[in-house]
Amino acid sequence: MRDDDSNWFAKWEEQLPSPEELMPLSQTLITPDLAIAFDIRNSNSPNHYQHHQNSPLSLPPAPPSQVQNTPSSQPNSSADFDSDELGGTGGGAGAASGGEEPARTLKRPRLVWTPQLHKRFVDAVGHLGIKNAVPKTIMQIMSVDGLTRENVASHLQKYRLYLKRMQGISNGGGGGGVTGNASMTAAGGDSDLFASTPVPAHFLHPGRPNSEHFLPYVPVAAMHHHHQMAAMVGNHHHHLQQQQQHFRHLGTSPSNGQFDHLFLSRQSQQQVQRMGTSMQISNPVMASYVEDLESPSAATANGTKVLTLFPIGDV
DNA sequence: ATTCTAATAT
DNA sequence: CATATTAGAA
Repeated sequence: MRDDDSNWFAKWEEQLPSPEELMPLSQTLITPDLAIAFDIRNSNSPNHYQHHQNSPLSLPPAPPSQVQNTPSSQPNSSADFDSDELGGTGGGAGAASGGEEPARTLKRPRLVWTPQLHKRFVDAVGHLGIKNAVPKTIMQIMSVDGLTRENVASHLQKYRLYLKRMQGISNGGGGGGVTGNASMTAAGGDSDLFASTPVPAHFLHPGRPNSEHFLPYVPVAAMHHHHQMAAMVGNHHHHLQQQQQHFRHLGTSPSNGQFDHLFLSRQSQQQVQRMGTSMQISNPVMASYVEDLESPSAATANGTKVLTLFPIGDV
């Protein structure tokens, strides 16, 4: 039924950038296609053929062939993760040895919204304005690899609820009777995630976008020449740091090995949207968010495969 | 077509 | 609980 997707699991390794290529956020906004076009890549994958399919998200540009495990690579540490494939439904069918033929019925691991990731989310929403903050746009602004519209949509929902709750309590307070004890629940017991995220004021009262000159999303295009960052983010402090996405999946291996797979954020395929007004794209808008990284606090759930995008850290 | 809200499932 | 998925409406 819905087994025609999510085969990205197949060959991550080919897409795995070496730690050396862990580029700062500055380059994070470069689409992989662009990067390749510019010849900037690591000598990791010998075969770097890539086709752009207009998949909504699927980063697995890997052909349904055999999975060619990256030979040496990973100069840092043995980043070889035990490819634990999800049996998925059915239960039968081994297909373990030989070629890692991930059943196409693989689902992507739960996305863990770390503060950093959430920060990006909030920033994106903040710059877009509540009105323009729709999943698709947010996703594009965030430019986080692996992020799907559903991911954002889901989180956005929760976030909106959070804002709503906050509004309810910060304003009327004891207004209605039905939602009486929302105060403590919302203000205090809130997840640390949202709690540590400064919620832009304009978020709470709709009807007025913060930035009147929001920048239309521009698919990073021809960027000859080097560093040219436009820091027009008028939000909060920014720290100089490297942004890396830590990829960790927990398996049934009791091993203490910290297999953090770093893969760089990749831009989703650029989708040229038809904007009503014919605007000339001139400058690539790049949000200069810089996040900090933190210690590996991997909340190891029991047997639950979790995909952690960013290391969590206090903001 | 995309998004929203809600309900539901994992 | 935190996300994912789905359904139905706008």
